[in-house]
Amino acid sequence: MSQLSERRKEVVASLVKDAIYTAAVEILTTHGVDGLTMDRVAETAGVAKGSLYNYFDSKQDLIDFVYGKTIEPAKLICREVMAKRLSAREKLEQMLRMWFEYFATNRGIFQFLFNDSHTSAMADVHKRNSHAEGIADLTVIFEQGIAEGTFRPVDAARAAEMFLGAVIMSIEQQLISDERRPTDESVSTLIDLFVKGLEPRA
Amino acid sequence: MSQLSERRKEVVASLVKDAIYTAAVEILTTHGVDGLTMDRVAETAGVAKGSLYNYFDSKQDLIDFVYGKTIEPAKLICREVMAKRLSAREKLEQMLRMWFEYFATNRGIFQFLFNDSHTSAMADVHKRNSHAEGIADLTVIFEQGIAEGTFRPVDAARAAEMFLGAVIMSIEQQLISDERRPTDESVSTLIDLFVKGLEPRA
Amino acid sequence: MSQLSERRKEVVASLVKDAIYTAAVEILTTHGVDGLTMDRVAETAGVAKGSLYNYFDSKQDLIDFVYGKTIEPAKLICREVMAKRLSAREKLEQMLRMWFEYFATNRGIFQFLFNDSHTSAMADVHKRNSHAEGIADLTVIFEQGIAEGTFRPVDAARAAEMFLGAVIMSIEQQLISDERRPTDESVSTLIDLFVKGLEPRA
Amino acid sequence: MSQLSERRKEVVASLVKDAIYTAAVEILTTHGVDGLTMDRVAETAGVAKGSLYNYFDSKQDLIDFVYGKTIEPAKLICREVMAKRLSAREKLEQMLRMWFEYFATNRGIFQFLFNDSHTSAMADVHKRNSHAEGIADLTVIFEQGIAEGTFRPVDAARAAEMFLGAVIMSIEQQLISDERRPTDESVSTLIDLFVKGLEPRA
DNA sequence: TATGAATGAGGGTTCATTCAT
DNA sequence: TATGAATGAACCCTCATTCAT
Repeated sequence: MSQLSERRKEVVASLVKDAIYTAAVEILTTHGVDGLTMDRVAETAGVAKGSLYNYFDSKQDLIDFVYGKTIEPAKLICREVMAKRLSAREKLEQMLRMWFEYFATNRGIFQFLFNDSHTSAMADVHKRNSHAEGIADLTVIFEQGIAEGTFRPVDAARAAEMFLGAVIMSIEQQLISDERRPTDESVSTLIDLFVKGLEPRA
Repeated sequence: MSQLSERRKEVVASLVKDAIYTAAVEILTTHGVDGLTMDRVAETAGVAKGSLYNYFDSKQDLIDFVYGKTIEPAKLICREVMAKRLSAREKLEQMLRMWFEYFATNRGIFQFLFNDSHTSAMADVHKRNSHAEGIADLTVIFEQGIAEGTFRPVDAARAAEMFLGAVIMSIEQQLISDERRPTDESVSTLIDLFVKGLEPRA
Repeated sequence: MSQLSERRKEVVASLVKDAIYTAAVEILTTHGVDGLTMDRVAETAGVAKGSLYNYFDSKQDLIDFVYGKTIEPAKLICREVMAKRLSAREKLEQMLRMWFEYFATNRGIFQFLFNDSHTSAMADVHKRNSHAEGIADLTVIFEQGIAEGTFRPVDAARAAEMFLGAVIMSIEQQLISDERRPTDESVSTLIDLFVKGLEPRA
Repeated sequence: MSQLSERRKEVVASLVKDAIYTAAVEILTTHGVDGLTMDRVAETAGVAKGSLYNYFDSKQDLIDFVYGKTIEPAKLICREVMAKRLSAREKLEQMLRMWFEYFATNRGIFQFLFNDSHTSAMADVHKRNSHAEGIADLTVIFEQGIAEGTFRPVDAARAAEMFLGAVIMSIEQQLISDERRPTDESVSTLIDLFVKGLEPRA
């Protein structure tokens, strides 16, 4: 019984946390970050306000959870792609594709996630990680590309910065304009520009 | 008398608004967005809290004013650069230089300004304009470049998006890391990457 | 105008603080310390809850104020008595009389004031002072008495402790039993016991 | 079976209550009265929060239990001393010795016990009893002394009050100052003062 | 117009108590 | 009986806005 009910409890707790997560995301999407009050989360999740504190130590803790849970799958895929035996160019493409797809499905919460001011208000664990990790990964990819001879010997870190900035802005603009560009197009446009540059080739 | 005192009033009002602006910027820099309370603005500006409402309809209105006033000079320069008779490449360079320099001197308030969550909390007048205008200007430049034959016939709007994203991320990373890269370097690195691309030329 | 309205404001503020004080005392009397909520204070004082914070930084600050304001007159009289050119015996009598009279008129709030657990929750300024100061004063009086030869050479500090304890318990018992003994009787009984002792004289 | 399991139940219940008591005392000692939450009691006692309500009707009930159980042994000794065939003087001495020793070993919880504001928050059963009973016992002793001719014919009840007040204050001051005076000294000082009085004998 | 005290809705958090399991 | 998650009222405090002076 002990073991079974133990497991059971975990599942229930997980379900509640999921409900809270869903509620938080919905609120974030509809009311923005400032609209995310514990009252509203509780109401939306269909639990009492006090119950939130059975699952999270504080509002910050809840936010961290939401942040983590949202970004977790993306991180996972990132790590997978990075681990694959692929050319720099291919990795770049896969990363890009993953990002565009991932955030296409998380439109509502994206702004919250990639917004540094809130990220920076988060627990140190997550702080600034979304950008920093992306840059780090891209830097590695660019370095690989340079080593392979596929890329020019540019400053990989700077290039990574810029690349990520380009990606994020591209996503943001889609969100703002309520456009929905095909992933393939977004990816190929970006890669094309960064790889070939603006200047016409001889 | 009427006319004179009218003029006089305007000047006084303008002075007060300036003081409020300065106060707001100081608070934004030192206390962050969440520290920007009307109380603090009033105290820092040396006016009574109630007086703020003689100059602004609401806190939002005040924020809009601060936003506008901060970004105004940048916009002006933008327009000047755009109006000049220069090659696309030169315009790109000048815009870039201007941005880097401008935001280097406004480090403190930058996060506030370019942070979408706050931007989106702003009145519709300014909402999304900072990015949109930048993209619009860059699009024009890129179109010019394409027309001139300096640039490949890429999708100018997309390229503009990406370029701006790269710029902003570059600036953000400097802010986050408390680095202070020379403007020249930032500009040339960016231009080099975008113009030449990653791929080695034959 | 400035000076006048300045003065005026102070008066008004003082009046409000008085009203808050009165409200707090009433609540302390009727609901006890745990019943002293900011909500109740505001309601009882006839002001908005938020207004309390225009006069006090925190609940603790308010409590300190109430404490100080209540005990202030007693302290004053204490200091006066101590400064007088009187015999130890006379000082003892006057102090005692003052205490009994003073606390007879502050029945409701007395428990709150002389209750160490709340005193100890107070700002350091007041912490433990009610007892400590009483003991200190009595110690001086006893020392004076010993020097004068009126009192035996007992340990003045211990005697002071015990004397104050006797006084407080005497007052407490009156409060608890809702009795109202004549001050004169209380004073003379106490003095008689402490001065003559229990043992019959030869 | 019925009778046996009945007995068994009682024993178990008693053990649990003991654990709860121990937990409460520990919390009172380490976290103070305000730190005594049902959560903490449950955790410290190693039972579920809900289980507390199988043994106590309410938090107040639990507090009453703790209060009673703590003071019980002292009461017992009191009754024993009172029942002995001793002179008033000897009884006084033994009572005093007992008190000082008893509370020396219960330093941590003493403040809670003898603090009227909490005492007054307790159920009527115990309310005011700690002082009242002490006074009652002392009154009897003093009356005995007066009857024996050892003591002057003072108002026994008032003298008892004062005596107890002196004792309690003496203990309190030791607690506050973290001093640890020898019991013998405390006892003899107190008795000496009360018996002989302040006035020098001829 | 300038002032700043008054306002009160709303914020995050705690905790004694209940109740389904 | 034992459990501990659920509850929700109550707590202290903040702050944009109003309004009498």
